[in-house]
Parts: sequence; structure tokens; C-alpha cells
Amino acid sequence: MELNPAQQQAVEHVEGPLLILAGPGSGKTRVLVHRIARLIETGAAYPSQILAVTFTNKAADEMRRRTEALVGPRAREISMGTFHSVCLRILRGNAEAAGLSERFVVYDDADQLALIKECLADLDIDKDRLPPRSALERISRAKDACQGPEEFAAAVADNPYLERVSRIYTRYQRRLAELQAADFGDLIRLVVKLLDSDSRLREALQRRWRFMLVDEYQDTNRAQYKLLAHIASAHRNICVVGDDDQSVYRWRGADIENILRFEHDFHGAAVVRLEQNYRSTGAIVAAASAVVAGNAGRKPKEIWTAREKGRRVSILSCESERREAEAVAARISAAVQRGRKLRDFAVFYRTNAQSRPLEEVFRRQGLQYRIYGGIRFYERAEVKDVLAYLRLLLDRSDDIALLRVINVPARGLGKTTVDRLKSFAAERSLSVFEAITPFVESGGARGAQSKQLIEFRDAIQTIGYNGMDRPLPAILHEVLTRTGYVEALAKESTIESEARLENINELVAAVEEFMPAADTAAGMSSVASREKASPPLAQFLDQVALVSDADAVDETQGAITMMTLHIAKGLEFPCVFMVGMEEGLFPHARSLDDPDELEEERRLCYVGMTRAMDELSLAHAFRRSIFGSERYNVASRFLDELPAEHVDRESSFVVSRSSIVKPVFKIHEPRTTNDERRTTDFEFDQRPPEEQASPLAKGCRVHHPQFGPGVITSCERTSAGHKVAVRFQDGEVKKLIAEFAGLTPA
DNA sequence: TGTACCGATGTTTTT
DNA sequence: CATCGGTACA
Repeated sequence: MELNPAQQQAVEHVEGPLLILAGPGSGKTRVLVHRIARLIETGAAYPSQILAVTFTNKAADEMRRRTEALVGPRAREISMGTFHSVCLRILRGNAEAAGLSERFVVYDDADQLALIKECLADLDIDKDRLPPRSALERISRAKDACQGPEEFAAAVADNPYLERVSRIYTRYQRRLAELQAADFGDLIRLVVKLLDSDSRLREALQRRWRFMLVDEYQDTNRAQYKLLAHIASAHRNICVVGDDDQSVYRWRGADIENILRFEHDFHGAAVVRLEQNYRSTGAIVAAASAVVAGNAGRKPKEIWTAREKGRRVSILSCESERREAEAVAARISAAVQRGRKLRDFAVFYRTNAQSRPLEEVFRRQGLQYRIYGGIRFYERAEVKDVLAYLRLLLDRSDDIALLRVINVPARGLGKTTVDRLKSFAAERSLSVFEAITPFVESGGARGAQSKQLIEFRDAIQTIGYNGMDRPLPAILHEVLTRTGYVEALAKESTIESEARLENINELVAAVEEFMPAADTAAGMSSVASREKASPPLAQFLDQVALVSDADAVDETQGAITMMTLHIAKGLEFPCVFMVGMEEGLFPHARSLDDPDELEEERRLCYVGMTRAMDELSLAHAFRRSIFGSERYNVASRFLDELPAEHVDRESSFVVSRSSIVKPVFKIHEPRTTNDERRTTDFEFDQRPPEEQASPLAKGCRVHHPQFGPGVITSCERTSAGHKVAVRFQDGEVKKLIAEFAGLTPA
């Protein structure tokens, strides 16, 4: 396939800043890959002088694969990876200068939270007054914005809440240092700090990476911008690709201003717009564009496709989330009959919890599916336990790891013993592991506990003496047996423990597959000379800390793909379903009062819709159980924003109580009144779908928890929900928001 | 010390 | 509803 003129222009641009505004499906990866190939082939850069940053590891792998297809094995010398993996490499090579110990560990979300809780307790701050989660949130955002504890403290003014957070931040950071750890935010922030102060390293990196390419630029944060700006300041050869309409990580610290201000930040930047979409049909492109057009403050752009108009976008109005799932399953089954493969289908939802009814229905109907996200493999308790053992082996002073496993499997070392050991350690400035021996010798614990403590210590030490440079599987095996972990699980012999053992086996398999980087093979070779080959175990733990859900996505499986809208970014599928298109769910209730957040929800909707190549269906349910109680939801405003001529409406309701009625979708039943088509499996109701079978329409009987039975006299859809007027038995008419009042149909 | 149960409590999205 | 955290018991 030839490059189109805009793509060509982006590929041929060599020196100086370049902003590529790439709409969905516009072939941006293609452009990046060709651009890299061209830099190499024209001799503008050696492969090793190119840095390409992607959003996920998977995207990096994909890009490397495609580049290699164009330029051959030289592609392996290109530095490719996520911001986090690139920065981790830099820090590994310059740990001391960054104020980290040689063998620092990377803390994931759970580790961070555990440490925050510890800090809260140390500072005697009541966790009911300041939830650990919000403290961590604040601190992470500060790090994203490149604010260290000092800067944060200076900026809190006299806000007592932030002042408390600031104290936690300071202590948290000190504890991280003591524990020889860096969290996600530090990976970026510390590199920026390093570049601020260390001109030698800065110049070394500027010389090394003479050309930089950054994907998904709209989702970069302040710290990442600073990092890029530092390196680019020498040569200004920075090419960023992004789409402000697809910015969906504001809540994670992404700063959309980065892309909006690129031309200002890098004067004289060339701008290329990739507006031709090669992925989706005309109807899908038109529908998605119409939705995102509702946002203000966008970079002007108009995406288009040369593809046929295709099928209309379906809106599935369903009675309940159960019906919704069944409708999706029915459509998938029907399409499979027509020759589609299961792997052609994806179902997206706003929150992970929504996967459940879909799972149940798919399972019952024998439809294979695969879920991405949710509880991640490396976050499962048993996997984290084993990883904690490995961390402890690598670094005895890793208290967080030690405290996680000191009583796993149960060794009779309960809270009281561990607490005493902890304070014993704290008083003497020892790590908890170091404290074990003197603690026991000074009679800190009773006989049984002393024995167990010594046994635990010896287990760790024995494995350690046997060497950390052995092959990984050997170390892991010794951990699993010597600590009694597997034995304890096996003895339990429940369905639960079986599943855990299964996960342990998966971990063993992952370890066996892991290929430690010899040195330059990974293409990120000694960034600034001092990089030593770290033990394979350390490399494995590094890699594990940075895997993402998107990395696992495998489109070749013969199964339906299920994931949140966020994970879906960057992927494409022939047939896409988006479920839960309801006010309060999508857009999510928590975004309803903030216009900026609402715009982000709309962008998320745009992202989801533009994943679809051929067919797109948007489903919503009138009734949905949430927290175990029933809620009535209005169809999402995003559905109202779709252009009628590209939409097909279908409904799936139970009409007869006498038997279970399977939804059967008729093919089009054109209506003459407008251009919008409408089909219903049980043809009788011509009211707009939001009123159809809704138990909240005018005249419906309802029940209120306090006022008792009543009749709806009027109903209006608002962003807050159904605003209804109800006449109760005593004749009084009350205006209520049905969703808040707890109205139920009677 | 470990387990069983209780109630309260809170849910977006994640590198 | 399901998970968590706390408290009461064995």
C-alpha cells in the first residue's frame, strides 16, 4: 500500500519538531515505522540514535517487529519502550546519581498503598479522616506533575488537608528511600531530576538519542514532557503523534495541554494531519465524529473514510443488563452463523464490574470469551506472595515484601509478634529482617514464635546462599518448596487453593519463558555507560512491575474479547459492542458535575466507537442492579448525539410473563416518519425507546420506600436521572428524581 | 494466634 | 454485592 500525501509528508520530515495529529485508524503506526526506516536508510541516524516511546509494551513490540520487516535486524538497536521502561533503564544505569540504591525495587500500586498506610499510622493520622487511597492519589498526581515533597509542601499554602498530604508525602518518600524503592511516578520524575542537575548525563542522552518519536502524545504528563524537552533541547528532533480527541487519561495525570501546546513549546513545528481513516465504515466514522463534535476546545479536524457507508450503527435498548447481555450474545451467534469468527468481536464497558452478566450469558451459551484487565495476574495474592519472597531474596531490607510473607503460609507469627518485631527494628534503625536475630536473642518472642522466626530467617538465608545468579526457575522452585508455600496450598485442597496453585504454575511458566537480556540485545543498551548486567531475577521483577493489561491482548484467539474502554485504546475489531450506554454509568456519575471530565467521557466514547471496523452496536439497559439494588437508568446522552440517518434502533424486552422469550432481531422495518429505522422483536410499541417498557413512564404505578404506592403523572429525562412527578395515595404530588428516591415499579 | 462472623462501607478508568 | 476491616470467640 502506498502512503497518502499527508503520511508521506510526515515520513519525509527529518530535522526539527513535528506534530502529527493522527485520527483513529489513520495509519499512524505505519507512518512512525516508515519514518524510522527512512531516518535509518537515508543515513540521518543510526538505529541506536533513535528513541521511540509507546504507550504499552505491546505497542513497542509491534513497532519493533514492523520496523524490522523494513530495515532488518538493525531495528533491534533502536531504543523502544514505554516511558516507564525507558526511564527504568536509565535509572538502573545511574541509580546512585539518582539517589537510589544499586538494587532498588519498583513498587506497584498495592505496594504504594501499603506504604502509605504505614506512613499514616506513623504520623498518627486517622485513616477515616484521610483515606490512604486519596493520599496516594494526590501524591501520584504530584509526581506526574514533577512535584517532589518540597515543591508540594511549598504549594499547599495553608490548606489543612493538603498540608496533611504533604506530611505523608515527605514521610512516604523517606520510607521509599529507606526501603530502596521507587514507585511508578518516581521512575519518570527522578530521571527528570537527574537531567536537571547532571549536565553530563543530559548531554550523553542528547547525543545518544538524536531523534525521538513519541506515540499517544495526548496522554503524556508533565514529567514526561519535561523529560522529552530536556533531551530535545539540544537538537529539537522530536516527533510526536497523538490525537487530542483520544485523550482519556487525565485522571492519571495526563496533561492534554502537552499536545495542544506543542507548536508553542517547540517553535516552528511542522504539523501534519492524518485525517483519512482506513479502518471504519462511513456510518461508524460519521457517528463517532458526531459524538466527539460535542466537545469544545479541540484541535480542528475532520476525519473521513473512503470506505462504503456500511451498516448503520445499532442502538440496542434492553430491559435489563441481563437482556443486554443476551442481546449481544444473540447478535454474535447470528453473525457467527453468517461466517464471522468469534475473534472478530469485542465488547467494551466502562467499568470492570460490568463484565459479569456478559460472562454468565456467554458461558451459558457456550461462547468463548477472554477478559482483559480487572484483577491482573501479577496482582493476584498468591503471585504477589511469591514475588515478595523473590524480592526479599534480592534485598533483605525490603520490609514491605518481608511483612507480606513473614506469616505466609501461616507460621503462627501473628500481629502481636510482628508488631513487636517491627518496633524493635524501628528503634534500632534496622530492617525487619536484620532485626529478627537480635529480637529473638533478646527474648522478644516466646518459644514457638522464636523458633518460627529463626526458621523463616534460615529459609531465606539458605536460598540466598545458594546464589541469586542461578537460573530463575531453580530459584523459584526452591522458594516454593523451602518456604512451605506450595505444601500449604496443596494441603488445603479446596477449589480456591487449586486455582491458586494453577496461578503459581502459570508464574513458573512465565519464569521459564523469561529471557534475561544479555546486554545490548534489548536495544536499550547501556544508556550511559555504567549499566551493569543485573541478575536475571532483578530483571524479571523489573519487567513484571511494568506489564500492562494491554500487553496481554491477543487478537488471534478464537474468542470474544472483553475489556474496559480504556484498555481498548489503540486496538481494532471488525465488530464492536459497547454496553452500559447509560447516564450515570457512561458518562460515569462521577464526571457529571465537571464539564472537563464529561468531555473526557465523550472522548472515551469516541475512542470506543472508532475501534470498530465494520459493525458497531451500542447497548443500554433501563434497569440494572448496582450495589445489589435495582437502578433505573436513562439512555446515555451520547446516544442522543448520534446522527439519525446512521442509526438503527432495536429493542429487546420480555413482553410475555408466561414464558421466557428469546430475543429475535428482525431485520429492518423502515419507518416512514423519519430517517431512523427501528426494529423490535415484539412489534407494538411506537413510543421512543426511553419510554418503551420503562416502568417510569406517565401512568406507571410505582412504590416509594416512605410514601408508599403512587402513580407517575409526568416524567422527564434529565442528566441526573428520571425527574418524575408522582401522586401518592393521600393525593399529594411529589417531584422526585426516581434514581435517588428509590422508586420501584409496582 | 487463628478463624468465624459481623456490619459497615464504598466502587471508574491504570502505567 | 462483595470485599474489606474489625471484633468476638475457640
